[in-house]
Amino acid sequence: MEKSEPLAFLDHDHSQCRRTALKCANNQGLRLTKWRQLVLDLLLEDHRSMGAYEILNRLECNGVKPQPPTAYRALDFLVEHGLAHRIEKLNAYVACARPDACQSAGFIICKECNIVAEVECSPSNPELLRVAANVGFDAESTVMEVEGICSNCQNND
Amino acid sequence: MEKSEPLAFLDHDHSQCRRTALKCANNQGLRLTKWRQLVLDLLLEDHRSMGAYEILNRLECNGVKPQPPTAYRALDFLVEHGLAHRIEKLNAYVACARPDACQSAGFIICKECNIVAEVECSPSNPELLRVAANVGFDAESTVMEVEGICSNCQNND
DNA sequence: ACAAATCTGTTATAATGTTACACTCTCACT
DNA sequence: AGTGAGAGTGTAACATTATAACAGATTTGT
Repeated sequence: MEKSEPLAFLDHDHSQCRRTALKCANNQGLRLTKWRQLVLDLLLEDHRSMGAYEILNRLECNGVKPQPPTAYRALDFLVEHGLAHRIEKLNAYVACARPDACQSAGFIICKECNIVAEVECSPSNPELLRVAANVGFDAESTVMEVEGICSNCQNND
Repeated sequence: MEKSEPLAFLDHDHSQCRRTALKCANNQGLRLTKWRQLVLDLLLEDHRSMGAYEILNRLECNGVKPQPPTAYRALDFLVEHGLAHRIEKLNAYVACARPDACQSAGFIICKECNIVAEVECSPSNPELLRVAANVGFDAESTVMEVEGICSNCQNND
C-alpha cells in the first residue's frame, strides 16, 4: 500500500481499510460513544461520501431514530479527531482513508458514483500558500478538491 | 498590477477593479440583464464574499423584492461566464477579481472580515492532479481554498 | 461520593438551494 | 412588420443542510 494511492478507485481489500481506521480510533483514547461508533461504521462501509441526512436516515439504535444534531455532533467529533473529512463541494462526509497517516489531504471526487479518494499531499497549492504568506496571512485550513468522472464511470456511459 | 497579487488584502484602487470587470463583462457579448447587472454591481462593491440570501436581501428594483431563484439564476450566470466565483467553504460568492485573465483561481479567505483574495495559480495541487491522472480520472473542476486570518485582522485583536 | 465536564434528547428554527410552471421578452429570420 | 424559438423572469411551494437553546443523563477526575 503506497503512500498516495487513491485506493478508493482501485481494487483493494476494503476490510483492511476498516480495520486500520477502527484500530486507529480505539488507540487514540477517544470516547467513541454509541452514535460516534455508528456513524463511523456507516462511513467506513465504503469510500462513498454521505450527506448528514443520509447518515441520519440510516442511524437507528434500538429502534430509536435520532434528530439532526445527533448526526452533526458525531460528524463534528469525527472530523475534529481526523477520523472523517468534510467534502465542501458536496456538503458531505467521508471516512478518513488513512487515519494513521493523515497530515494533509486532497480529495478526488467522482460525481457519478460519489466515490471520494483521499490523497496525502502537500497542504494546498504551493503558489497559493506562498502568496498568502507574502501578505502575512495566517493559514489555518485548506480545501483541495478535484471533481470529475472516474475511470470506471467513464466506461459505463 | 502584478499577476498574482492578492489585491483584496492590499491597498488598491478598487474603482479600477470595478471598471475592469464591467468592461470585461460588456465586451463578451453577454446578455447582462437587469438582475445580472444588479448582482454583479453588488459583488463588485468590494472583495468580501456574499451569501445568496445576503444578495437577495439587497436586491430590489423599483421596489420589487425578488425570490430566491432570481438571485441563484443571476449568480449561476455570472459564475458560468467567469464574472464571479463560488466559494465552497462559505457557500458564498465573490466577483471575479481578474475576469480579463482568469484561468485557474485559488482563494484566500479571511474568516474574520470575509474578504476573499483571488490568486491566479496552477490548477489544483500538482500531486493531487498527478495521482488523479494516474488512475484515469477525468478532472473537470477544482477547488482551492485557504482559510485563516488576514494580516489586518490579526492586528485587530 | 461529588462536582465538573461531556454527551444526549428534543423542539424549534435558520440558512441554503431547487422544482415546476406560466408568462414575457429578445432575437433571428422571413 | 410578423412570428416562432429560445432565453429570461415571476412566483409559489418545497427540499436540503445546519444550528440554537436548554434540560437531563452519563462519564470522569479527585
